Amino acid sequence: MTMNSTIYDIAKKADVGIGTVSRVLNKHANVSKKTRKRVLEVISRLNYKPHPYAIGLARQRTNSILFTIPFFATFFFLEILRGIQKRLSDMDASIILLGINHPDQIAETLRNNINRHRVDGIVLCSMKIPDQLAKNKLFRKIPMVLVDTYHKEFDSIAVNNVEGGYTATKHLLDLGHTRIAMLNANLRSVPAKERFKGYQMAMIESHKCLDEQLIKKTKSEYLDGFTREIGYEMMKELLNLGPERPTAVFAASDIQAYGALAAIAEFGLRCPKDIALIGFDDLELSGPLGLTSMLQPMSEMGTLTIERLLERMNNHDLSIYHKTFEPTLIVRRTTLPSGKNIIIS
Amino acid sequence: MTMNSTIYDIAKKADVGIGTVSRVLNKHANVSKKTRKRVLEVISRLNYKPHPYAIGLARQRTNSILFTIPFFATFFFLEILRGIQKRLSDMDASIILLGINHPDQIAETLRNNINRHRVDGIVLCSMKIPDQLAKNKLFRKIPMVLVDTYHKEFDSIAVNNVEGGYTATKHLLDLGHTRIAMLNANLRSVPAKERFKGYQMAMIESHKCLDEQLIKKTKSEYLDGFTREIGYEMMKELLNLGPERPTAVFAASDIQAYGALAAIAEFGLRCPKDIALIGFDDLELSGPLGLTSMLQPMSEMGTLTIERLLERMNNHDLSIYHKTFEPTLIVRRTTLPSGKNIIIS
DNA sequence: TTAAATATTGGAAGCGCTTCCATATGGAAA
DNA sequence: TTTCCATATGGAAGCGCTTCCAATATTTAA
Repeated sequence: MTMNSTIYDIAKKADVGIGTVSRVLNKHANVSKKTRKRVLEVISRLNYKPHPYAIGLARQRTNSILFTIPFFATFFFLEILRGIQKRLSDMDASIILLGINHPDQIAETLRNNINRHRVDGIVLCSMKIPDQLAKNKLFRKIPMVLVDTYHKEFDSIAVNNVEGGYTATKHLLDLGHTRIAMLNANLRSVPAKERFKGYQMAMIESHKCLDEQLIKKTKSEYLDGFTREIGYEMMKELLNLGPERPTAVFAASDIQAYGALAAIAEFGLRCPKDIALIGFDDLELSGPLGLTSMLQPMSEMGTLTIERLLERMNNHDLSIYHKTFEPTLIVRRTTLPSGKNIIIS
Repeated sequence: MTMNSTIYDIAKKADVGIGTVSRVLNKHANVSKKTRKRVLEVISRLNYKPHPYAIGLARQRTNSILFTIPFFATFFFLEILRGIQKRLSDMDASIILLGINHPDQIAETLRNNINRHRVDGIVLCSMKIPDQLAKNKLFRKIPMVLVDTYHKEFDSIAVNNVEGGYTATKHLLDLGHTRIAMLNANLRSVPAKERFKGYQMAMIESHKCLDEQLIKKTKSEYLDGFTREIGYEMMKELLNLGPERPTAVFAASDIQAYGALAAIAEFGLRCPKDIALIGFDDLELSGPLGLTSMLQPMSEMGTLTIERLLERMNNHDLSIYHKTFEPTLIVRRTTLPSGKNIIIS
């Protein structure tokens, strides 16, 4: 068997027409038991598999989805991806991965990939959709689910970042802190902005003043500032405030909190005795590091994402769907004096 | 513009034949300047993009590669992936991601994806190729590069795990340790086996006995045992040996070393005073954690992988290529009493 | 000016499928 | 036996491209 066989080969060997073979392949009714059996046998003998591109051309759909992530890939995307892959593997569909290196490329890259029906659906992670693109007719026609980002005209699945920011800050307030800093990322990032909003809400609600000195943000474009280095630098600045320094810090992400931990250690300080710290994401290493954090149910989000995308692929006219998950506060050593770890709703 | 335009639309509007349009698209010679200009203008006006599946069918190639990873995805794969994506984005090729959840699925999954020319090439990460599959004619015909694994009949790119294991163990020996444990993963994993071999070599070379008590391995299938939990459990067992316990431990991966660190802390011991620890991989958090480790040049490996794959796609008859990178010892707190971090080649 | 050589161009065939229409086949009913 | 349906089947057309051959236009040489 050197050359791959086609539907014609199968038809010939099974002594039927190509239409019949196609019907067998697609499990259509109206094929007699006897014929079906004969055809299936030939198919299996020749180890025949239909050519996906030919199917795609003929049927005008591709059976693959585009998974779009910013290319500073993190565990977060992998979790989402895992949920998608699990579901898709049942149906012989494939995932085309598209990494975007710079926000400015979003529009062009998406447009190139969509314009010609290379994919049936799109999952777009953590990136803001350019307004101009959102208005594009072709673009709006293709089923899409946004993850970890929001646009009112597209399905979206995200964590309630405002609530998460609020809960995190409230946790620190409840512990009696008043000088609470926010160590944020680049505010052009949606999650960064929202988490900040939650911080503000909690502070204002408790009649604490918002001290500009204690509100750190970055202009960094790389990863939108969600990096350990940025966390490290910002924390150093906070600690250098001397007597004015915060007694507690809410970091917009665990990865930044890791950097902050390094800075704290460098200043010879301890958590939570000298300074309390809470992160956001609950990455795998936050447990072993004892970092208090806000947990996002990533796996569930991944599953829901693909379910929703499949639904929309089946029915273009569904009304727009927005789902928000509530993050969970996981209390660990960096805010809990006792040293015990407790999960609080 | 509601419907997507085809090459026929372009031909009609530009008042030329479809052949000419195709020639313009593919930058063939023999199209007059004037015609080319006219066609290009129409193409740009209609925002026309050719249909990749039609091209695939007609040309008998797909312009996409399959990137296959075990689905306990780690930073390692992301780095490799990044290298590949960077290079591929220049050429409008796409990456189809295939996650494999269980070793037994490798053969079937690959076969399904290859059998019909859905992809032009394959990158296969960290998984052993089943012998039976390796003999498959169709399979052998498709360009493939193995990463972090080896098979003599296919191109491969990996780190010298034996050397790495040797260097790591030697480092501990040089520090004066004699009771050195190896905290390994599942030995069916190639890297695990090789790193163990390096350990043995170093120990034997130094005339140290290989104490079975100090050689830990797992039967765990999940991630082949490369998990924090496994590291934690094994380290506890080692520490429970009491006076017989090792004074130094070489963990087969950083992730296991993280678990080991937790166990060490739980026993109230300190690194490197009470016990020295070295990992393998040099994950992002090993720096902040102060874990001594063996660095793999992942980014470089990713770049080389795709370069090699492209070469092979252009020329099927290249002789088989195996490239081995040497891991670099990064000394940090867990083995260095002074607390300073030094990079030793 | 004309013939020969070269540069352009058009479009049929074919890639491997699905779909649909026309045709065939086999009973059941009359 | 003949008539009618429901069921089964074959295969042409078409999906959007590339490729190749034949046909035409343009140059160049004579």
